[in-house]
This record gives sequence, structure tokens and C-alpha cells, in this order.
Amino acid sequence: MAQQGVLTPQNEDFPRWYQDVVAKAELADNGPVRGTMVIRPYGYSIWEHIQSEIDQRIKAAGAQNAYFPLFIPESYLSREAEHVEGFSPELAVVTHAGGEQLTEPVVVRPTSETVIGEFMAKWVQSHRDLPLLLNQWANVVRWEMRPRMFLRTSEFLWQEGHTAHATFEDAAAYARQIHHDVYNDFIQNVLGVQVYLGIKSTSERFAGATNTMTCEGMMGDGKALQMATSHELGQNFAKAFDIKFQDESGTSAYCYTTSWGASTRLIGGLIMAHGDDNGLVVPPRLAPIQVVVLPVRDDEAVNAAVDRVGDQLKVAGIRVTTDRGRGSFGRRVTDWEIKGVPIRLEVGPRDLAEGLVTLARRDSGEKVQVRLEDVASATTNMLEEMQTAILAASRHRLSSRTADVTSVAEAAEAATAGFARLPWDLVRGEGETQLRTQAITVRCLQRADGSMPDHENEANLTCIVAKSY
RNA sequence: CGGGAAGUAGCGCAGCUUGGUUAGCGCGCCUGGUUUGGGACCAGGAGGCCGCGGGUUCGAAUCCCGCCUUCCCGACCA
Repeated sequence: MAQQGVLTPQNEDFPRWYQDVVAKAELADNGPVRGTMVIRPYGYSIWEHIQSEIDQRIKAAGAQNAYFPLFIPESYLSREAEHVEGFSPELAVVTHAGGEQLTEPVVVRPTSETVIGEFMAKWVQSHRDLPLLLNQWANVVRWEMRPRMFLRTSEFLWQEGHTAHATFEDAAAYARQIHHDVYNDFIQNVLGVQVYLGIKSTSERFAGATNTMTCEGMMGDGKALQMATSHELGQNFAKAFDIKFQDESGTSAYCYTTSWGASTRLIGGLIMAHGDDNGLVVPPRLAPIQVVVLPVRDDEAVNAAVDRVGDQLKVAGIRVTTDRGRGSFGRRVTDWEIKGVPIRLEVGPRDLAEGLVTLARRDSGEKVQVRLEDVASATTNMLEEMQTAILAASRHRLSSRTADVTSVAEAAEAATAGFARLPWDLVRGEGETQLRTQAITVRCLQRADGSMPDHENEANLTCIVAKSY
């Protein structure tokens, strides 16, 4: 039965649709202070799954978790000139504490290169201490001009990795390893989003970095979202914080450091990459709830079957929940659709009489009937199919809405609907400035074959330009 | 921070132009009953510092000033 939508349709007003999903899927609420956000239990459970997947990959890459303080002496920031220049406008600074004015104000960390640098300097003495591979899960604060739920909040949750290496090559290789094996692997295989991997142009680079790598995803409205980044920091922070080691020959040298992060912004990316007019679509591998079992009516035989089916799925290792007796069937269906649960398993007397149940897939709307004894295997298969289909859809959107063009003017035109790709030599400098006036930015630079360049000055690079979040 | 819009019950809104008894409506919520194969229905009920502060007035949701917050478009950004 056609209903008036619960959500604003995407093509009517995409930002409004986004807000609706955040609210109706019970992901988050606005906090009382400008730009802050309360992450609700369902939203937080998605974050916990993101954390767990990324954390496993970080550990597989050899880094260890640690925790550094929220407060940083203001003077630390100013030790690295570009870093302080980049971050000062958005710092929250504590000037009073304990009822007194502080002699040195402390900043609430916007990122932790500086404090961690300070401690790396203490911990690194010898080449035997390298590489030093650290990660922390933390909150950071950046007083942004224009907050948006999950995409840009004054306080956000993330992981930030910080490493120190003996050589430029080792640092560069590790930053790339994180970029591919942690970020791209997670984003593609768990989040189901196809991204462009590339390096940032000088103007888009992280403050204090010598090279910034990015994963650029395309959202449902054709705009870009930077979903994770890895930075090579050269010796900038090593020099500012005196991170030195002695090599085999006894010569003292500065380390090369890296940093890399992914944040709760990924949830914004999840919403906008896969969501539709019925709400969120959570990829099966990420979903806190993979299957919701819905009894069509509150009836003894049906409930008994619901329990049996739920147990079968649990035994098969599927994350399953049951929703019974909470209002009408239709209501429960739409509620779980908004939350994006991959599979809805309907149990009703008619099907049951024939020994069947119905599976409904969230992304395609496809419904199939399966025999009770096959529920676990059919569900497992459908979850895998959906995971594959979601990535395929994301891949299709990215390729079909990236236009290869040959001028800045054409790029500007193409960027109204998606991404544009063109030779970097046509854009760098003048073109970049010109595109910026139309809110279009260079998202990343790639080699002609789509691989990641070593630096901006390589010959024959292409660039991808788009409007972005 | 610049340009635009808006803040009235949990959510969405009307009322404001032209100040005047008790501030309404839809959804949601509570109670009881009937329901449940795509947002159920009937009956009864609860819920308001009308964003905050000041001013004008006999009287302010309504007029004036200031501030805060949210949304949209920019500059900034994970």
C-alpha cells in the first residue's frame, strides 16, 4: 500500500533526506552545544563495528593501541609552523580551570601529532626502537564553521595512528600499507564503498604533512567524501619535537613520521553511499543486526517458529534480533527498513502451513520464500549476495558518474552531477582557483592507470575534481 | 564569519500582518478494547517558561532591541 513517505525523498532535498535518516533511524541527536552530537545506541553500535573492523586491521599492520591526553599545552601546537597555522582557527582553548586563569592555556586536541611527538622523542633512542607504531582511539575537537551530523561535528570520534621510522622509504611504505590494507580494505570489503585512492594536491594537504593520501568516495548525490587519510609527515614533526635516533654507525638522525585517521564521518559516508528513500542500508558485514525476524501476527504457533528460526540463525553465527508484539506488522517493517537491517525474515501462518518463511532483502527489495530447514544457509547466502551487490552498485555509481573531460570548463559542468577526471596539468594553479569559485575542489591526483603517485610533481598525472562534503 | 530561512507539546506545523478571556491541529505517547501478510481502528487521557534576555503596553506567542540555536548556500575541514 502506497504510503506518504516517512522520509523526504532524496531527489527532492538530499540534505534534508540525510537529516531525516539520522533522526528516524535513531542514529544521533544534536547536542546542546553548537556542532556537538549525541550518538544514540543504534548509531553507536554501528560505530563499534567500524571500530572493531578497523582495529583488527591496524593491529594486523603491527601498530599498538595507546592513549594520550585530551589536553595539550598550547605551545606544542606552535612548534610546527604549518600545523599551527592550519589548526588555530578551529581550536578550543581552555584558559580557566580550578577557578583560576591558567598560566599557559591548554588546547583540547584537534589531533595528536604534537603530544605524541613529544613522547616519541622520549621513547626513541636507537634504531632498535624503530619503527614505533602507535594508534589511539579518541575524541578530538575542531570548532568547525558549519557542522553537519557525522560529517563535521565540533567533537568527533576517530582513530589516529602515529608512527616513527628510520628512513623516508620505510615511512612512505608504511603510510601506503595503512592506506591500502586498513582503510581501502575496510571501506571496500566491509563498508561496501568503492573509492578513488590518490594523493592530495598541495593546497588540500594536511597541515604539516609532506604528502597526504586519501580515499575519496562518491555519495548518492554525486558529491565526494574523504573517507580516510594517511599522511607522510617527513621530518617536520621529528624536528619540531626532537624525535632522533642513533643508527648502527652511531650517527644521530631525525625520524620520519606518519599519521593516519578515520572517523565517525564514515557513518555519514555509510548513510549517503547506500541509503535510499526508505532509509539507511547497512552492509551485512558491518550490520549490528543482520537479520530481523518479524512474526506477522502474535500467535502461539508463529512465535514458536520465530524462536526456532532465531536460534538456527544464531547458531549459524548471524547477528539476529526478533521484533514481536510491538504494533502492526507494517509499522515494524518500515521501522527496520529505515534502520537499514539487511534482511527481514517474515514468519506468518500461511507460509508456515507450507513449512516456509519469507526473506526480504533491504537493498533490492527482493523477497524469496525458503523452507524452514534451509533458513540458515539461505540467509547466509543472501547476506553475502547483498554485500557483493552493494559494492557493485557503489562501483557502478563511481565509474558511471565520473566523466573524463579535457578542459576546466567541462570539468565544472560535469561536477554538477558527479566527478570529473582530467589531466592535472590543465588544472594545477589557475584552474584549481577557478574551480574553487564554483565550490569544486581537487579531490585527488592519480597516475593515468589509477594508481597512487609518489608526489604531485610526477609527470602525466590526472586529477579528480568534484564538489565535496 | 558573510547571504538566506526558521525556532510554538517528543516530531511536523497553524496562530503573529491588525496585541485582548482557556494557544490550536496532525503524528507520536499513556489507559482500555478490537487488531496485526506493508506505517491499524474506536473510546478516554497526559503533555506548553510560545528559544533566551530585555523593552513598549493596562495587557505580548503576536510589536521593538539584543543574544542563542538549527537548516540551506559560501569560506574552513576527518
